Amino acid sequence: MSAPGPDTVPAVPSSPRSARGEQTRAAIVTAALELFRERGYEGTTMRAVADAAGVSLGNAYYYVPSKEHLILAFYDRLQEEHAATAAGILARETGFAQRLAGVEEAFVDIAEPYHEFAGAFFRHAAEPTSPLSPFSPESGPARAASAAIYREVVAGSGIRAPEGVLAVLPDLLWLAHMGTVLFWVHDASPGRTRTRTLVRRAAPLVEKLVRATRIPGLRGIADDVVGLVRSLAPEAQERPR
Amino acid sequence: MSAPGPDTVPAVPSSPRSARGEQTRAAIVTAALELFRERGYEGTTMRAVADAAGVSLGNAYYYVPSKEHLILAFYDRLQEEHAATAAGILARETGFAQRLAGVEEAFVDIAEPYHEFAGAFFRHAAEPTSPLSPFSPESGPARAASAAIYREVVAGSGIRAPEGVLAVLPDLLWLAHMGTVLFWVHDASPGRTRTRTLVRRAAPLVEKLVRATRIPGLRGIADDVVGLVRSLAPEAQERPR
DNA sequence: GTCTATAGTGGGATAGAC
DNA sequence: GTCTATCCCACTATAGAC
Repeated sequence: MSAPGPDTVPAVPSSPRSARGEQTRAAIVTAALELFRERGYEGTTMRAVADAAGVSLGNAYYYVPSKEHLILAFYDRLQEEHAATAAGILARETGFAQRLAGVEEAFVDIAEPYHEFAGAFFRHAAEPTSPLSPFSPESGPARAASAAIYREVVAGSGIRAPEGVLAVLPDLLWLAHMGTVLFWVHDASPGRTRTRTLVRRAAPLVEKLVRATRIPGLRGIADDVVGLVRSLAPEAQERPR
Repeated sequence: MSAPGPDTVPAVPSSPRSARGEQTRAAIVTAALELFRERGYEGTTMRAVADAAGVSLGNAYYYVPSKEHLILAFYDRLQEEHAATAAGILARETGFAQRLAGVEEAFVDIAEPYHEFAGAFFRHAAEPTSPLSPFSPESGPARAASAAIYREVVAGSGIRAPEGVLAVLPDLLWLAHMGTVLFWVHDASPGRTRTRTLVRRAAPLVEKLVRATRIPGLRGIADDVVGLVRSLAPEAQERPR
């Protein structure tokens, strides 16, 4: 059914204008993720993606600005799934350490099928100018959704600490999550057991450390850390480049 | 991505056999670094590198396995310069915080001319399978040299803390340095003032925190952290002690 | 072992016709 | 929106000069 009506004319692609366009775009992204899993990122050509999606190469590029942007699509889907699973865990668990460890383990579970491919993903994410950087504007929505998980980890645990610490903690946990992901990417152990060890053992440590910020001798250091974090994130996300 | 054929050893290594070869290789690397600084990584073609070095394209590939490997050369040179500058600082300063801040600021100074290009550098370094990853075998020498700096930061400061903490601290500082580099890469502030703020303010905090590991209430947490770090670094370091 | 010249392949990205 | 044709460049291959 071709409907050549006088529709809106797209001047800028990548956000589909019509239902049909949305369908084509979805086909491309789905085909890409499947091929990535099968043959890796570098081993997947845009020609193969286009073929698998049943469109021409040029048409694929009408919907996807670059091969890299397909990684962003992967990131979005992963993030969605993580948020959904985390919600279930956070509804069950009440202890801070259990909530944190649960959320991190959920990530390891979800991401496992993509572990091999994720190396390439990370490679592109690390470049500051790339839209795939977790700090880029394009990643804004995914980043916000991810940060929300850690805000909820803190809020629902009822953990007690100085106000400033509690205010900054979610962002620090999100950062730590980025560190976990980095560790995970480099983790070649079967079943990612090393990463699992890390998150299971680190979570209680984090809880202890957070609680310890109420000790007078440590309170001062904690306040300094809070001050430093705040001075460095004055709205850090607005980086023009 | 390497050729899929039989793993015939290429009769042509990237380590030159003669003084003349070494000279040619140096010319290629130098030309590449200059072009990277001028036009960025993506904007520099291998043809341009070969031209600027006064060799043929084929000859450039005789000495450099891939364009990516030129980044490794950059990393090596940066590392060398950092070690040299750090040595001067460590000969002067005695306080832990001063030594740490000095070494990190030296890095910011040295790396500044390459800041723009360093984004691309980092992009390749982040991939675990890449020889450019700071955790790869190929990066071994540079990594060891870098870690040695932080061992000296600790050793020369005479800072006191539980034995286990002192044993693990250099590696943690090296890791923190990686974090600093990541922050620096993303730092778009003029003169990298934000990174400078970070290292200047974080160094005294680290010192305080290390000293605090002697407080009974914190000692237990510190020991747990040390145990965790050790359990996660099984073989990774072949450092004799 | 070092280097040139040249010709080719594959794949990311684009132009412009329809 | 979709196509075909084409460009560009990393990289390879080869044959031979010094």
